[in-house]
Amino acid sequence: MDGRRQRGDRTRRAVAEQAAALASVHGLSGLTLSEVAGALGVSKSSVQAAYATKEAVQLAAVAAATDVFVAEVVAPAHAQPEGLPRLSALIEAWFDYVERRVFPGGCFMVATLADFDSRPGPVRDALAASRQRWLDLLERDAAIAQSAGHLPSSPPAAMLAFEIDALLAAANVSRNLSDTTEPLALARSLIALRLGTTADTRPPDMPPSGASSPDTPPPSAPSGASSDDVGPRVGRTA
Amino acid sequence: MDGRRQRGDRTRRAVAEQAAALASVHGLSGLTLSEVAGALGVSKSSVQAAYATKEAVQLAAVAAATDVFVAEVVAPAHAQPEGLPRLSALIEAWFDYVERRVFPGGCFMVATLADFDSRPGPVRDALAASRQRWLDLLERDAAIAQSAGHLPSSPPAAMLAFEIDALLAAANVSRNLSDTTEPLALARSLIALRLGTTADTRPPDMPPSGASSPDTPPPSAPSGASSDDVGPRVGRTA
DNA sequence: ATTAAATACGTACGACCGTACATATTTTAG
DNA sequence: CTAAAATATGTACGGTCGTACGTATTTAAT
Repeated sequence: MDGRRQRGDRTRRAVAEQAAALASVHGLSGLTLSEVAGALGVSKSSVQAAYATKEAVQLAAVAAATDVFVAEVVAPAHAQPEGLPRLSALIEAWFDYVERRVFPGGCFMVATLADFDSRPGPVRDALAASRQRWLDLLERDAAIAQSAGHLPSSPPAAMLAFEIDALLAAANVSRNLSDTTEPLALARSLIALRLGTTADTRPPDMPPSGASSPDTPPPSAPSGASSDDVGPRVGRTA
Repeated sequence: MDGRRQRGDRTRRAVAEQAAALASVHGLSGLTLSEVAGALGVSKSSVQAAYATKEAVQLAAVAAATDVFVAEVVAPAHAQPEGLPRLSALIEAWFDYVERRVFPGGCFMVATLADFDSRPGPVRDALAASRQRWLDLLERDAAIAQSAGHLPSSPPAAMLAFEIDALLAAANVSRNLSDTTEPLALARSLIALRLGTTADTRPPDMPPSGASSPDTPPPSAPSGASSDDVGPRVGRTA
């Protein structure tokens, strides 16, 4: 019962992963069957042979991206014990996953959620479910860390998870806009501040005053406002 | 020297505002000239008579959305004195602007940035510039508040601005996903916590309870100015 | 008044989209 | 071995996209 089905499954997986990679750049609705086929070096008909409709490809992309995310972020962090260590590991793994450009467009969820959040349907539901699982993951370890006394209980775990996710998403967007890893370092600092992982609250472009925080690599340049010559002057006030 | 040019400008403005409204839902790249024309009740050719190319429409939409944002969020907050009062007013005006659905898809920037952040070109540059102006605005008042002693200097103003913007953006996405205003209240609480505007960290089902904070008056000033015809009725699911 | 310019619309064209269908080729099932 | 099923590709079709062009009609300038 293998051989043919196995080959088919391999093709389907390749299609889904390629679709996820492309969607991280252009969004899930900007996805194109020809694009996926071209990137894989196969014909458009082959993609349609694997998945009947475009929506099926989108759903498969969401599933594949979730798998990648679990493998690259969630699983590594599970080497750490529950609570604050695992929470910190999750966050660090996320930064690593974005910095390594596991998806060419950065974080798959960030790129696709804003695209589909106002478009009802199965794809949005799948995205929302995947995002919720991620938030639950953060919240769980935050709650454990709180009841272990490793984190102040002042912002409830759910709020903490929301905030961490917000900072990660914003860092992803800023990084894509500026093509610099500086926003990632900025978000890292803010999260560390929130978690009390570091005592130092200086901006990431200044050398740490004391002898603390060994894990903040120098982020090259101090963001000299690279965007001062905006070509087409749509000029408006302020 | 008016009459014809005036009529043309009115048409162009209408096209740009409608395009901005639609883009807040489907994104700027998902925009369609036929869609804009249909929503305005004119022919597709009329839209092209107003703007030569689609990219011009996108740029006009960014400019129009920026104008709306300035009128609905920035201008009202300027009734408050610089520093913490104005910063709080900016944030409150933003929540109000999203809650009132000035744009049918919520915040225009959030919907369009994730869509275009990996797509080089004039549109991305315009979006990035507009976003940077917003961040600068937040940072400026945060810095003033800090040097006035109204805010702790612990996270530098730039980081504070980044965090506030991140929470707002995440709130917008969550709101669109869940179609509930609860995420907005959540982000409100987190920001209030960060700013020290409130002393309690309870879940956000209540507005600031007591009479303890006298410096956050409702910034929903009329702002007079022009039309609010920016975008009722967008209907239509693709 | 005549000429020039801009608006508003219709029509048309090429390109690409998603999908349906026909078809070899291979693999499983009976 | 034969029949059924699935993969991989080619081809074709309707639809929509962005754009180009033609053309009345209105306004501005001479």
